[in-house]
Amino acid sequence: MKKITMQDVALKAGVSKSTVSQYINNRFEFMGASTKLRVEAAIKDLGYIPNQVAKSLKQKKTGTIGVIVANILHTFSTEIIRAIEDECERNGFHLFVCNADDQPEKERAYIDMLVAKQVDGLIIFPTNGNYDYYKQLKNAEFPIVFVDRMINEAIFPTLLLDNESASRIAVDQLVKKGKKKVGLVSTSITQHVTPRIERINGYKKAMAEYGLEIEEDWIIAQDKQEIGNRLQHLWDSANRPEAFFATNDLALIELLKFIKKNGLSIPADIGVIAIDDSPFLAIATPPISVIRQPTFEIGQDAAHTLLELIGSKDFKEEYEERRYLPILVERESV
Amino acid sequence: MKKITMQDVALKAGVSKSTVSQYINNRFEFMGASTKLRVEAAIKDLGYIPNQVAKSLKQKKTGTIGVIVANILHTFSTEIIRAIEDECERNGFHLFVCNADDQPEKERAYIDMLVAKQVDGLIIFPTNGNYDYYKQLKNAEFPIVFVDRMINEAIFPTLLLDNESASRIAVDQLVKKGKKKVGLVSTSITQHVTPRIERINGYKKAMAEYGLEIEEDWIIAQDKQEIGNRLQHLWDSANRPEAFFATNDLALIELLKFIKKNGLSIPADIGVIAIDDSPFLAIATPPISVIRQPTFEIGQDAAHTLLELIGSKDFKEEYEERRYLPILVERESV
DNA sequence: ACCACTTACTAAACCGGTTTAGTGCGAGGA
DNA sequence: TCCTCGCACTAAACCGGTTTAGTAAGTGGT
Repeated sequence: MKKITMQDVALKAGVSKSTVSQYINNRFEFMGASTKLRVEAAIKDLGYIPNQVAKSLKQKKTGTIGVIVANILHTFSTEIIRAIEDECERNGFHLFVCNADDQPEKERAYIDMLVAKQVDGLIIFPTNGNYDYYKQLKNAEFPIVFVDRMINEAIFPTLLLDNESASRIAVDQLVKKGKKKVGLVSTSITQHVTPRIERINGYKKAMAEYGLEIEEDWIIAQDKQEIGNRLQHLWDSANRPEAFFATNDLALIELLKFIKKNGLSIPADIGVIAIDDSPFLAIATPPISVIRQPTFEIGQDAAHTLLELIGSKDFKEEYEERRYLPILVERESV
Repeated sequence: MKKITMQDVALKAGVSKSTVSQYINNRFEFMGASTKLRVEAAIKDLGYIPNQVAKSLKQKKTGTIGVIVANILHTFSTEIIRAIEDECERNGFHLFVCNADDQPEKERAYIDMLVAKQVDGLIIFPTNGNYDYYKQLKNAEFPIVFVDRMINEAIFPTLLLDNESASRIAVDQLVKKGKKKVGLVSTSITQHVTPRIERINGYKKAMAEYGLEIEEDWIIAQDKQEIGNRLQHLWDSANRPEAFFATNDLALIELLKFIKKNGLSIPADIGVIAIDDSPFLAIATPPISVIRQPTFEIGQDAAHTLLELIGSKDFKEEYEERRYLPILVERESV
């Protein structure tokens, strides 16, 4: 693996590497017509590909951004990533994608790694636990955009779902179909993850507005291994819900497993609605109603916002928190 | 965003940057105990993070590899990526993941980009159309591993499923349950993609061995938008299959949509078996039997093989083609 | 007192580009 | 004829690290 360098091209074309560099950067006004042709030929002959690492070092930019998702297992994450990728591609940027696996230490290690690799900016689904570190990056004027979750201060632009509206829509749907005893299934809230907290709050508010009782037992917010047991326990008790609102796709899968195991029929025995869609939900039996997040829009906006931040010189003290409206997809499960 | 450099640390600690460099690389034998402490303090005080780009330039290695998947929409692709990621993480490597979208030109552009970014090696799901370019990279001794698909010469290590065995298992299952009229649903084969071709051949061989007739009409290998129409057309004709073998997840989704639309019941009206699993298939109604690929193993081996290739100096003329055994997951759809 | 040897450290070249200041030359103007 | 200017091009510094060769000071042996 002996690599061709600009010097090799220069030698072959009989010019200096400065001229080759100008050629590579399409600044043809710095050379004569015949020189241009000779350089062109030399590059093609040698199969020269410029070394981006050298270029990045000198120019102090890599054309690369880092994305750290809290948990890659959510379809929400993968869809956002895809949208970010598209927007970056359009602007000649490339991506390092990292999965923090909901662990703040992992997140921190990835931030360090990405900063060391000189990414031009970061899109982070923040875990709760690196506030000081974010603050430090803020001071260094490092461009960052937060997605899906908020931290206590809006030190960077933050894009996320209007979670309370999503919950309201879910409760509306269920109530409209006569389900007054509504339970909720969520993954664990021990880490105070924004969307889960807000969705639970939204659910409580909506229930209260309908004058419906909220049984604390009906709110299951556990690690996914535990959800099945809790559901079973609740189901076996005297006071069961008639419907469940699953606040994300992982919670929904656990809910569906439980329903399958108990041979229940949707929506007759139990109504179901969830946040986050998947191609399989449309062809499930019955098709599951969901509340979609505008993932494409969020991802694209996140990338766009970050690229703007990278391009601008003035850093603000505070940034806006942008909320996105959820989209109801009515199918046959409520 | 004013970055701290090694020079800043050196100044603050009152040493030369050579010494700081030695410290960063844990070569403490090159400095006295007190110096070590001063450097340590300076690094912490300044929050210094070494610039990997500069390091990469000098050392001619980036600790980064590129992965180009043919089509990211297959769960197979995402699972392989996850396994590659794990193995790389364990070895301190990072990943650029690119989606060629089944287009050779896109693939080529990504290869160029990744080579320019000085990745240490590539894992490619090759599209058919860049043979000459692969050959060129081979001559330059650039480390590459192919996954999922073969090209006509084994110029790089190639890891893929034993596709004919997978088809045999599928036919076995269907026949065992009395389904003798077996159709096949695949995505398009106009690009001669290895797994699709081999799975169709395997299906034909297996059917022949059972002495079962193969109707060319029963083999649907089309772009996914077309699959539904073809299925409907076939179903409306006089001579329908009693079961379908879907050769990948995208084909399966189209098949299930068709089944849903026609209100057919699985397996009574129509038996179904597919290659590639997904969490939803286990909770589908009825649960769908599948043939899993050992994605974790393939991905891990691919990464391991590549890292070995990167570490070694001697390049072989030819490399082995490694085949992986498919795994049957019996559920209730046949 | 002198030499050899270790210890602790530094200077400077190097990686492969980019970029700025500058040079040699021929043409045009006074 | 001399001066100025623009054209075509180059030399060299620079980006931020790594690495090698080298040096100054101190130690121990004879």
